Amino acid sequence: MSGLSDFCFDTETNSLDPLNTQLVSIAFSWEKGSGTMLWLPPEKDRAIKLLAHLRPVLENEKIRKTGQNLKFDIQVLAGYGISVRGPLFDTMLAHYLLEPDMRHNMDLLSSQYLGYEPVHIEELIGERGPRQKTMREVEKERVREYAVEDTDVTWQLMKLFEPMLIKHDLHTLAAGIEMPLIRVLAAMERDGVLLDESVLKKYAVTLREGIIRLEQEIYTFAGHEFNISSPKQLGDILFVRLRLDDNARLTKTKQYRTDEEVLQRLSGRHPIVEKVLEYRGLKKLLSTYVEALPQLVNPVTGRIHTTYNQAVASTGRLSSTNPNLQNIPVRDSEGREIRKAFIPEQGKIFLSADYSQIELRLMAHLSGDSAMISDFLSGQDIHAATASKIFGVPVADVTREMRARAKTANFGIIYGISAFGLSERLTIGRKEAKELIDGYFSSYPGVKAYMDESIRRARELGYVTTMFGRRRYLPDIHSRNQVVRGNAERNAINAPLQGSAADIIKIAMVSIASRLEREMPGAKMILQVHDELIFEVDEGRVKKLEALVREEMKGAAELSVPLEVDTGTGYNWLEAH
DNA sequence: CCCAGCACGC
DNA sequence: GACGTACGTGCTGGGT
Repeated sequence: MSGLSDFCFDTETNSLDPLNTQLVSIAFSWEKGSGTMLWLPPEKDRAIKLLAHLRPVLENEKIRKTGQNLKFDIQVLAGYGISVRGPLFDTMLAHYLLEPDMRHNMDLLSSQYLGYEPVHIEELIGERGPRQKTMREVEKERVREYAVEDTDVTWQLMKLFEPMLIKHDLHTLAAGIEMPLIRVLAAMERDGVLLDESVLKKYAVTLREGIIRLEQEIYTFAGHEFNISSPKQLGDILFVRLRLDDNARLTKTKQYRTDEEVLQRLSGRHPIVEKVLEYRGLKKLLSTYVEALPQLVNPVTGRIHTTYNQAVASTGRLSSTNPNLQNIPVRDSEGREIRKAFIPEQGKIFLSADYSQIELRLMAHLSGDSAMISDFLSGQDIHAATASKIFGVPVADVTREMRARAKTANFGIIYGISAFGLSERLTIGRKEAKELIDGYFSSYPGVKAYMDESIRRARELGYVTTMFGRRRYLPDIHSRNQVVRGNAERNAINAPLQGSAADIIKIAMVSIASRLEREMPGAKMILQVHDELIFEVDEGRVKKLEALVREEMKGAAELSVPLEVDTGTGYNWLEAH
């Protein structure tokens, strides 16, 4: 393999959890139709010795590595002391850039692009369930056949996708952002974050007490016991037995709607409603976070290791699963308690850094609206500035209410809201909402023009793009169904904003990771929450880290408005945020 | 096992 | 008259 500049590899393992798995084999291909496999013994020390022969290749900075979902293979090899270096080409991510709304698993790509059906993993290890075997238990020659075929297919997909990326102007985004990010995410996932289980244990007791108390109160109001967590049963209690609203709205399955919005409106009519809202909140905290998080602590590392999915969100954002660390509560005080359980290890501290108003700043930049650009340049509170314009009063005279409405309008604009949507959100009349929107567009005429232009381009090209060329196809933009079309039009407005923000933070993550490696190897980037990054660092070095992070986040893109970054430090996630 | 309803984040 | 703000993940209930 010496002299190679480019090859494809794939690991076979005993488990899909890369942090706690055993390597069974590693296969290679660098020529269509052929490949080879190294079979590894179950004893880890022996496997490591064998793998050492491959180190000069796998760790070679000059040799590009191709694979399907390389983050997994990189993590597995990290567990065997191999640090995969050099450029990467991930066929899953390549296809994600080419067709963000489609699925990207290898079997599908193979049949779709190569017209070839590879051997299915179930043919080796059996169907999912208690009788499923591990790769280790499969005969070596059968594994070889399967593994080599996979690398061959992946190699061929790379040969196909790379020119396609170039043709669609996606190659810079791929080679400059998405591919380098793989290694960054692999390290973040492997590092994980420490959870103070005692915080959650104590909180669980409080929550359970509250839930039991509320259950009794609700049963008393209802006249009998029922399952409060069943929207069907709850709907019957509220709207049949208690008849709180004879014009209650129904879901598409003809059940009574009992979501928060409905309940809020009903809350003055009967004391049961408030109790149900409170019950729902506590139940959510208990089941989704307080009880679930401790079960996801890795017994070996003692930390929580989320998985970032780099190929699911059609706008270019990351998502997080097992657990989802991107939806940890922050808004109300009960929920915020959960954040206290995320802590740095002894002697370290968290640094949190988040982009301030990045999507609205991108709206200012992409639209070129001079009023919005000046509002950002002046450094004043953007929502107050918007309120001052749409309500025609000096900034000093903007009331809390006016600012709140302007803030809702600003968010609505990013999402392509309608007058109807805004009126619902602000609980004001349609006419008033329309006036508000008209006022908004006459204050920021460039924003209106930009929104129209985004829709026009989507119609003309069939897709919209971010600042860095990421595409989102919007075939529904031509639909005769106005609901479907309206959805596509909102996507035409939102996708370039949300997607450019995703591009920018990814650029920042790649550059921060590379600087940390050289300049502050002790500091770790551990979490990403769309516009926010969390770091764990020695207490004494947090100031230096803050400066580095600010510099790289602000410098990730050159906009016609400044990219502001807010930072905080603390001994748990709540304190740092 | 899958879908609906709901709720958490940005 | 109907229409209802983008992107996600996960839990529970309820039907199969």
